[in-house]
Amino acid sequence: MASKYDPQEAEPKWRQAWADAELFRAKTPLEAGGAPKAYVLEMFPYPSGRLHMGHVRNYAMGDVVARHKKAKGYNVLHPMGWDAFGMPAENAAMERGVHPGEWTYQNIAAMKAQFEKLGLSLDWSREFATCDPDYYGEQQRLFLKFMEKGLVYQKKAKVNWDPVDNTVLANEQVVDGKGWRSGAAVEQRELVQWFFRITDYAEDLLEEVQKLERWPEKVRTMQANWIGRSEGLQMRFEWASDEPDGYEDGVEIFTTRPDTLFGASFVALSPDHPLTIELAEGNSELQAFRAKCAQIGTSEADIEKAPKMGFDTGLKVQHSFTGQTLPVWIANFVLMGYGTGAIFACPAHDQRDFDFARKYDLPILPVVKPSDKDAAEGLWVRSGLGDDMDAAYTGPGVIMNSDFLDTLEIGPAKTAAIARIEELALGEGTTNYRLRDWGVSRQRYWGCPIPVVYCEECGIVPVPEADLPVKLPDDVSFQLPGNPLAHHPTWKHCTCPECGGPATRETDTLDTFNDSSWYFARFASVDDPAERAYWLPVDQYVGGVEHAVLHLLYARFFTRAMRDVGELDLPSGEPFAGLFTQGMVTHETYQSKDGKWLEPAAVERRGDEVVEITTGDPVEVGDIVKMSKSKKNVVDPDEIIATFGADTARWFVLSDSPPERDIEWTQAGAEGAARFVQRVWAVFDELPNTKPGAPEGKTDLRQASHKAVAAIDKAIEEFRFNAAIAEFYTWLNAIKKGAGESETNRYEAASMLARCLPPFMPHLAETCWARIGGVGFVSETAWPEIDAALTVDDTVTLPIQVNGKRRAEIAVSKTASKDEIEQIAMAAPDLQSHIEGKMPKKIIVVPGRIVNIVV
RNA sequence: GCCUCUCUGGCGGAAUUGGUAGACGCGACGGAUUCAAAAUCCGUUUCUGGCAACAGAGUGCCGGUUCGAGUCCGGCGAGAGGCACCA
Repeated sequence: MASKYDPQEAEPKWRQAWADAELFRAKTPLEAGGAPKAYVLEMFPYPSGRLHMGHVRNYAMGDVVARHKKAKGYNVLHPMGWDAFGMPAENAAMERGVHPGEWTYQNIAAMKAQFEKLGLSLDWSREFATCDPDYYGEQQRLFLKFMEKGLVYQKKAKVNWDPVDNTVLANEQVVDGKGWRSGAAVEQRELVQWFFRITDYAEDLLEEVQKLERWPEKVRTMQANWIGRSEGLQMRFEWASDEPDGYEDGVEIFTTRPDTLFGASFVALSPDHPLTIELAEGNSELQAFRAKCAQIGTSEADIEKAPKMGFDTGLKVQHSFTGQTLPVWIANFVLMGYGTGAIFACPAHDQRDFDFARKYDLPILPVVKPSDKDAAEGLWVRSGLGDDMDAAYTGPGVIMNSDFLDTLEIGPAKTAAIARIEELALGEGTTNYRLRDWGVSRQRYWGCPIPVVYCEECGIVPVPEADLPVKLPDDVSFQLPGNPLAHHPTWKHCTCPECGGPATRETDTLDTFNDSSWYFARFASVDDPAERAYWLPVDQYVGGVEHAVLHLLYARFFTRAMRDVGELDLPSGEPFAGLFTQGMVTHETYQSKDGKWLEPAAVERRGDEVVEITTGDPVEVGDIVKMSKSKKNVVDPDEIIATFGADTARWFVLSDSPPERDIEWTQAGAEGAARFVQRVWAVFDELPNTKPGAPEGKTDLRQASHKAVAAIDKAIEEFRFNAAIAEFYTWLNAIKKGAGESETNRYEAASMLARCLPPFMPHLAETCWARIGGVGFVSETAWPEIDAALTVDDTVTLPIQVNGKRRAEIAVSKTASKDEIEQIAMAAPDLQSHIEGKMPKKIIVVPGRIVNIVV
């Protein structure tokens, strides 16, 4: 009777042994000799205190890559740390009176203990938390470097205010008009804030993201859309009426449709345009209008439904080409933050302008005529005057009613219009970006203090490097609303580093996305630039797609900024050469009759029904969605590990679904994975504990093994872990089938299997390796060599099609010529009834693939 | 509205240069073992017809290219994600 493999006994033992041997410590370049480096990184976790299945999947994937690279001879860096600043710690402080630091470090300890149970090949020697003063002190130094270089500035700006977290949010952190963390409707407030000039890098960030071939197309597109480059014309309209003070030259507008200039019927300013503000002084009607716009603007979610609103200033400008006068309106749909905050409107070819023109009875002048084909398809109903139009026409066509632009297609017309405006010295072709500067000030305690002081004499003064880090005070109160740093009785008072007079500290802290924007460089080395240059960029980064435009954009900016202030030797500026975004772990949801969510552990399947265990009441099975506390559809990794072992948990989250897609956690699936563990062990359990001799022959088992190793290798390289796992199953089935083969061949198969398993089930792999007398740890044993000759078959089975339908099969030698194959095929007995003596018109022979007979 | 992606058995999914559709796993069914059950092992499992050999249909829908299409092209539909008054 075969013995049973006990993960609970084996797993802790191996983890201790790996730790004692410092198996996963990254080597220095010198120690590594000529070995190539591989920096494998998963997005570091926020220390919430509990590991969830999503973490398990994320880190299991990274570990596959790290362990595989190690087996392939790379010098691997696979570190781990903690993204430790953030609101939850402050919330805990408010709710339970525990200090955020204490709460955070306790969570880190608890989570680390859970992490260690997974058997990941992590180099813990490089561990840090972003709330370590060491770390954020260095971040403050970088901030000051950026400031020196002019990459940081302060301005009063309308910002997104989260009324629940009581802090400002960056544009990237506002999702559907709501705070990304709190879910509260975001308001607009005017505040003085620190900004990073991420827009300085807009062009480079856009251009380079397209070149990141080992990034998912989806993420590249999302970043490109976010940066939002658009080419157009910036020009000014000169006054046809009195010139307002400071605007003697006219009104600057931006447009991407200079081809429709002849269709202009008015110019519109943003309610927040400086000219609007100037005009509003002493104009109560306009003040009321601005207030009304601002009201709607308070909730971004409302903007979508907001009606078009306008205010006629009474001012007139002159059309640059026709000399006509156009009225200047203030329109609520014009945004101050994009372009110049002013537009010219062509209602016939822009829906917003169209809606506005209809509401305020402004002219609609069509200037783009669709081709006959487009017109026939109803894209354009009537030509002539726009009064007949039901909507703006934004499709392709030919310019009309436009003097020198007539008959040109839209593209050439744009070029011609820009050229003419440039000749007239009224403007020039420009490029605009949707991306805006990154507002980094947060009115929170648990973050990196911004290292500047305000002096009445000297103004804004950077904290000298010698005085860094500017540490957070420990004695803070969370009883008052708002920023605890601002409430602190003494902390903010200091002396000015320049004049020695009284000064106050900046009480805002940095957006926590700063912390995660360079942590990978810190992992590479605490302070040695050469070591950082050696490891960076990260070769394989793994994390959730939710960071597609947040973290992943900020980090790309940070590495560029660090490079440009001489802090990082990374010519490309790209921190992550390869990126993989993994799917979520989902689970069925359960609701009792009274609508309460039930935990998976509280229900069980009885026949076709799902019932509550305690009461036996039927339970409604709901959607399969991401595991979340609110729906209680969570499975605790600790419990799974206690039941099945870490290997089973890792195996299951990698099996079945492709890594980029969501995977549904099911009890049955986990049991299947656990079954596999025992079946693998059974193979090893009956083998000798020393190598019985050299394997021999080109047998089915040997072929299966050598093919499997090649297939698993390829699948891992291609990030198709589910396919790799399927190969393991197929291989194991072949091993069972090959039970009658010689012991030497069976030993070879098992030995190869043990060496392929560590990326997926490292503990089982070690146990199996030890069982058959393997030398050292299999975790640092090379990936098995394969004999290429064993991966090709001598004979192949070819399907034979008649008119594309499969009718027969023949076995032919691998080396058979086309003619030989054709002869054998034509003689196949199963085939005759389908040919019925007809002469084939054509016979297609693809050696090694297929034969198709056309009759 | 714009952009991107997805659509294959009861389920997750294979088939990655156009070449045997359904690998592998889950579930289900049948059998062995057992006093019985669990566990384990062995088999069957795309659908329709047929005792069977076999035949027909089949990768969201319609059409095209090709000796041959899940794969390529055109159109349509459904779902997911991202962006969204960005001129």
